[in-house]
Amino acid sequence: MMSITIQDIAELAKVSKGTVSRVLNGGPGVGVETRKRILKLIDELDYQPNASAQGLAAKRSNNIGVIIPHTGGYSMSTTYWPTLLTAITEKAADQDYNVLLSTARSKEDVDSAYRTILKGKRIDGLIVGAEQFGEKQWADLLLKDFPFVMVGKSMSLPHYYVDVDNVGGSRRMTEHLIDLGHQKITMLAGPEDLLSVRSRVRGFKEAMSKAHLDPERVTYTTYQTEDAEKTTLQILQKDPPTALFIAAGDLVLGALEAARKRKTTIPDQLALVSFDDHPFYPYLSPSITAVKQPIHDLGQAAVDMLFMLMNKNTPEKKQILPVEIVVRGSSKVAR
Amino acid sequence: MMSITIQDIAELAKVSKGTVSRVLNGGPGVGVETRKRILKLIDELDYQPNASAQGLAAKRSNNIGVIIPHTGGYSMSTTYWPTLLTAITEKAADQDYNVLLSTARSKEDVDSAYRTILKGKRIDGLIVGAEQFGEKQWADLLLKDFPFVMVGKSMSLPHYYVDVDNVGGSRRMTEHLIDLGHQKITMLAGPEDLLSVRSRVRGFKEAMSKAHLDPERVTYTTYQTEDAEKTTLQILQKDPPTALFIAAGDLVLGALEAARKRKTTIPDQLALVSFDDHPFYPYLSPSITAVKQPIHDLGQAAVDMLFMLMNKNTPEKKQILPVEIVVRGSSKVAR
DNA sequence: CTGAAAGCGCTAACAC
DNA sequence: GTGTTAGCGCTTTCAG
Repeated sequence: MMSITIQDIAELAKVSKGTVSRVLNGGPGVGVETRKRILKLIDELDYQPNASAQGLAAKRSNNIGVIIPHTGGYSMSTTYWPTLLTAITEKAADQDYNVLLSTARSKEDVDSAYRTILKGKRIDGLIVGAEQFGEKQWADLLLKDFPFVMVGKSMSLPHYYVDVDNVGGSRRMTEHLIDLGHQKITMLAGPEDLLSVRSRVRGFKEAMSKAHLDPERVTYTTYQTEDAEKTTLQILQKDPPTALFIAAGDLVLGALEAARKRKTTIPDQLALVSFDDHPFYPYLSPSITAVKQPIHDLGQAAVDMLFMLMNKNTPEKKQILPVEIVVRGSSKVAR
Repeated sequence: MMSITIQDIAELAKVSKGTVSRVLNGGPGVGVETRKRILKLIDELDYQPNASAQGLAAKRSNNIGVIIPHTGGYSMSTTYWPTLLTAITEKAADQDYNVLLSTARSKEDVDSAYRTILKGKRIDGLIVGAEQFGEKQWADLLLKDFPFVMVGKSMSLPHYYVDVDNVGGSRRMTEHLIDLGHQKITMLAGPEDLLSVRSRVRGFKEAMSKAHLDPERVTYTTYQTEDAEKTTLQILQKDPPTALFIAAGDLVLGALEAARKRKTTIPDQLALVSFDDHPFYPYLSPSITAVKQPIHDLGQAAVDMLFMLMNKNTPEKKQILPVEIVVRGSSKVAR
């Protein structure tokens, strides 16, 4: 049951392991006839070099690591991470790289996740969500000059990153609501400590201020559906707006439930829009107006950037992708 | 910038590499004092053994592979694969295993995906969707006695697998519709060549026959949303049922769109139920009645089974998990 | 253009 | 209990 090795190929081709290794790595300095003969053998015997041996000798794994949050239901009401992961995996495959996945249930977990995977030299580069990352790991990576890119900007951890235009998208969506005639617009935002949240809040405030409307109508909540619901309920009770801008897809289900419980009709009594689109939005009643993020492109951009770093090239420090406003039934003219 | 190696630890602890290796692997035959000293050093220096070296010497990678379909939008209207992947990754992490992801855009792609990952000895075991698998790979794995488990039963490729109770779930959901008084019930099913589809059709037919209703009201379609829509449109035109049983989550969006275009009201003119639940179903209007699969448990079961195989134990040949009927607003009494 | 040989960092006998 | 040593399968100088 022994696997076939480079030695076997070498013997059959009547050359040395070194020569086989050269053709394996597409290196120069092999006669065209010899190369052809070896290639044929490799193909016939369906030979695949042992990754561990290659990794050990060449000091690379041909894997890139991805650390994403796997916190229960969190990721599931949103297609963000699955889509991103798909894009990353596909793009990596183009360069013969596989994706090594690491789960991170909690912030603390990131550290152990990240350690084995990285320090064990299982990966040659890393893509990590800015919000799943701690200062300790970041400093460590930087120190050892390990190639990594962050998905999403981090304020405290400056590094190469890809992101969508949170501020601009948020501003434009707010303007959309203002154009519709809304004056009392409230933003339901995620946790205030996240930069993505702050950026979206900023876009909101910019648009509101410019229109001479109250820019302080922002309420923060966690990404738990129950919290989102509770917070929305409070908003609707205390000082009901005519339009609600939900700053993240993770909050939509909670907000919808709150609206339902209050018997608030959308869009008549309340216009409702969301940051982050979802395949189901067109099918909800009413269909949901949303800021659509180019998630797939984002994943690809992250991989592109990572490979540049891995190849010691110098990519742009950041890449910001534009978003799109998709107007649907949930946003309509204010009463 | 050299990493620290087992040799460094050995020298500092004034022992040999062998001893360090023993404590690394939790092996016996190390003095309690010595072990403590080495452990302390490992911790202090934050040493992690080089995975490639370990893999090469011990002939294992500490990775398991997962091959899932990554065909564009397909997976995104369903939480099936993301949830499964999460469960797998978490459960694998418990055993210090990482997940190596392989993308498969098409059936042909599976082969290349599977080859590098597997023949390169990057993984010690494999979890693969039954429907993403070819006879060639299957035979190859079997031949070399490589541990793998399939998610979903395959008719042509008998092997260890985990699955949900497709037949039973489908039967019970059909009975639910019958109990509601429906007599003209149509099943919108996925591609007929998939065993999961056939099983769901079987459950449907069993229930229909038992109730002396027409069991042949089954229409097959592909998992493309447009096809699902077109097919549903035809169903609604030709011979409209009072209840539509959508046999897979991937078809729901298309069916809903068709109903909307025909101005068919749910559930009044048409009861609509689905196999496979989704976080959005409770929030659609009406909320969608569904067969809820224990996807997370399914992933865990797959990992459990795989580890048993990897450890040369003999698990049950299959593990079938029960499903749950979640009744919501889209299914109500027939007119 | 090709061969020979020295490792890469670890594990697993086998000694003592 | 602990040290020694022979590889694991590959890459990469260095010769020739």
